[in-house]
Amino acid sequence: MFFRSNGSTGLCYSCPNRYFRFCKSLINSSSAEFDAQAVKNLTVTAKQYLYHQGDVNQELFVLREGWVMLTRVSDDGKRQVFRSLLPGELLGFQQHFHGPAIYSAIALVDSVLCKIPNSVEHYSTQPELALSLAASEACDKMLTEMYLGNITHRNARERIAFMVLEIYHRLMLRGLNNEYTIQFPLKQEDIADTLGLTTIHVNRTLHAFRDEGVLQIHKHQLTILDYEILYALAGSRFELGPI
Amino acid sequence: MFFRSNGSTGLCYSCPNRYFRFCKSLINSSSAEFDAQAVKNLTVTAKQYLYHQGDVNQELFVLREGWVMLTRVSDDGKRQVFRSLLPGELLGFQQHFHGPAIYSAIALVDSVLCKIPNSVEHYSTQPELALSLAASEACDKMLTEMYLGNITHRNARERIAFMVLEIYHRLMLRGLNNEYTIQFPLKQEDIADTLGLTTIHVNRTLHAFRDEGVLQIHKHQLTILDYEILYALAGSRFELGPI
DNA sequence: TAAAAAAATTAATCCAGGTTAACTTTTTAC
DNA sequence: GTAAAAAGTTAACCTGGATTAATTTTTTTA
Repeated sequence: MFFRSNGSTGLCYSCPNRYFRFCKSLINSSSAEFDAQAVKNLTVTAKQYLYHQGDVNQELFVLREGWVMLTRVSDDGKRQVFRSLLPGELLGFQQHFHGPAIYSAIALVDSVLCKIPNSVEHYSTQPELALSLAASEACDKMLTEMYLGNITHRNARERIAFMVLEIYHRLMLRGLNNEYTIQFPLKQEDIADTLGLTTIHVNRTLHAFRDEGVLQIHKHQLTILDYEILYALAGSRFELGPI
Repeated sequence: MFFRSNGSTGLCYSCPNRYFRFCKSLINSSSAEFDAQAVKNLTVTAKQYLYHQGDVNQELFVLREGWVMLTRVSDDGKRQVFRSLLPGELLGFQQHFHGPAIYSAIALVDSVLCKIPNSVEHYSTQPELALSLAASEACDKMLTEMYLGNITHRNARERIAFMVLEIYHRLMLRGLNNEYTIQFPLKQEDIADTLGLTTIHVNRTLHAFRDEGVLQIHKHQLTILDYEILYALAGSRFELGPI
């Protein structure tokens, strides 16, 4: 019996993400209760917020297609970008179900999400799904730790090289690259707020990379011109392994 | 039926951590299989490594008592300290069971750990435990995100204030403070490697804090002299909520 | 209890990246 | 198609924290 969603685009069995960890578990767990609820699609347009920091009861989603960014504005008005979510990744799980969100989620391009049932009761009958959730959280944690390691003690060129390769690699795992080119909706300000740099210094560094034939960003397209140099700058710490 | 460990010190029902998330789930999940294996205690002395980065098949533990630090030495020889583990916290879970560890775990003081059965098969029959694992990972992720937010865009005084209050708060939740004093086994170099500062600058800043009557570290004891000032520097982002 | 090693401290100098202030190009909205 | 807003670019100057280099204190080990 197939686990299927409501909308025609929402059919899990034809979804490009169906072999990714969480989706696979979701499809495998075919309880009558879960099946009855079904996965519902949610379409959002670019610049639309999915939820804001402080919101309670936000739902659990898998990003089906698009690009979602997690950001938080701190008390002193500075903005932190935590990470980008790419297709197949989970969004909205928290330690305490229905506790306030610590960051906002904004779609950077038109995106489609799949709403996932999210309750203690539900997971209690779905051990495989709960374990999948744990793996997903461990994966997010590892990515965050890698960014922490990248930002701590490393200079601007190294940080940017790391970030670009990490995102490139994550898109490549999903087949979302075109040779050395990827769609790249992040603004220079987003890069700055991710890496703890100023927009001006990100601009200076990207400009230098372009002059040196290392890297080019133009019209939301990023092209890696010299992978070796980027790799040497980034270190090898951007490979997270299978999804 | 009680879930009990082998050693006399390992009896879960008298353990100070028994009401913390993961331990509580562990005690509640009383499958015959799990009970037969039982929780085994492991005692380590200060400066002893539990495992090294790159090790495979490291086991899953809960820290019963003591202080464990997670560190990684990168290719260029710099050391990153990821975080400190305090009693009741989980150690060793990874996205891929038995994959290589990305960091080393070292005990900073004499510590006792409880070894937890760790296999896909085990969790498959224990949905509550698997969900507890997910919550534990989400909690670690949140802590790492808070450190990321703290280090990115904030200066040395603010970073140190945040770190001190975060650890103080986490110890307080466990009743391991004595008024405004806590045991603090971290060296200045550990603080530096956590926050992306140099040992020299950490020393300068701690010295200034002491002169200003804000904070004092002496013989592995840390005393908060002016909570308000530290709080104002740190922002309110160090409170993680219940364990 | 002394020697050795580790950790903490202090001072002088330097520079990567921040700050401030325009200006230009691209995108969005009407 | 045009005005307004957003994003990107450039330059001059400045500072927080890095670097280098000792010295002192504490802890560990023999």
